[in-house]
Amino acid sequence: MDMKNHQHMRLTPQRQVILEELGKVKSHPTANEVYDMVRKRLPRIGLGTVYRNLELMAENGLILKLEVGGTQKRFDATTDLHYHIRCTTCGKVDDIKLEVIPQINKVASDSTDYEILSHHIEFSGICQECSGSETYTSTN
Amino acid sequence: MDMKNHQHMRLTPQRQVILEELGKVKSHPTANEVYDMVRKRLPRIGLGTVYRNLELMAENGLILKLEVGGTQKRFDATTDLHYHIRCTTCGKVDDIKLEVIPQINKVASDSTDYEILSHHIEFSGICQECSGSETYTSTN
DNA sequence: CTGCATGCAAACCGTTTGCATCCCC
DNA sequence: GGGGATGCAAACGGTTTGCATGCAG
Repeated sequence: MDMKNHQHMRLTPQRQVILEELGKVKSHPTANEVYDMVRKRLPRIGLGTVYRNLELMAENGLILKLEVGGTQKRFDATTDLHYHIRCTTCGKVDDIKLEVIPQINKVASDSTDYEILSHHIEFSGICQECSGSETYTSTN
Repeated sequence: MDMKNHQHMRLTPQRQVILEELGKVKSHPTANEVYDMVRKRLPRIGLGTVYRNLELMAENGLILKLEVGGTQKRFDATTDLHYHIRCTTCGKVDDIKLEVIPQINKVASDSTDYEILSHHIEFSGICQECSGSETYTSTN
């Protein structure tokens, strides 16, 4: 029985619901927002459980823990590398459909003595709701 | 020189020392680290004063508040746009000498309905100190 | 005299943790 | 029965805030 780097995770009801609810939304909810979504189906779930499991799932690559600005951590059911944009007014975070630039890591390697592991681009801007001009209906 | 969009800020001794100390270091200290530096010269300064003034100076463009990952806010006396790299082990943040890509904002504009204001690239990696020592424990 | 700035401490918010209990293997 | 998972609440770390005092204009 050889263990891999990937540890087993029992699929408890709590974990299942967290995963499902996170997968339902296109937003990038904070732990507390996930807690609220999950609590509708599991009213007795604890906040600590949500935090513990989000952390655990992120370690196991099931979800993505976003390292974006702002005070709170955010989570994403889409695990492939993509960039984000954050509204400076309401703090909302959206995906931005921009091609990932893989070679940027290599370029940056020449400019630092860090061993570069990854990169992330975060745009800042104002979302349509906050700009007040809703000329056409946003998908969010 | 008269009433601009830039509001007046009295240059109190506390503010002067905060600015000076922040300008001395090439790192990107957290508010608490600034507090420690400043306290050596102004032992009775309050943490709240440091927080209030860092925030105020950032609003006035005197310094930069870094919107990087991690839990704590960091501050930078260099206000022109540049990218950063963060050590995933010890949390340290350094500048990375990489040419800023201004046209990326324009490209991104076509992919979102946000009004894009700026962007920031944050690399993640392992700094030289940490790549040597395995069992390094961070205080950040 | 008036108002902004400060020091201090308490409040606050997001997150983590200790612990008793529960449940699956 | 044993080890992980849970609910709960207390603790924690970083940041903000209320308030009385201080000081510059």
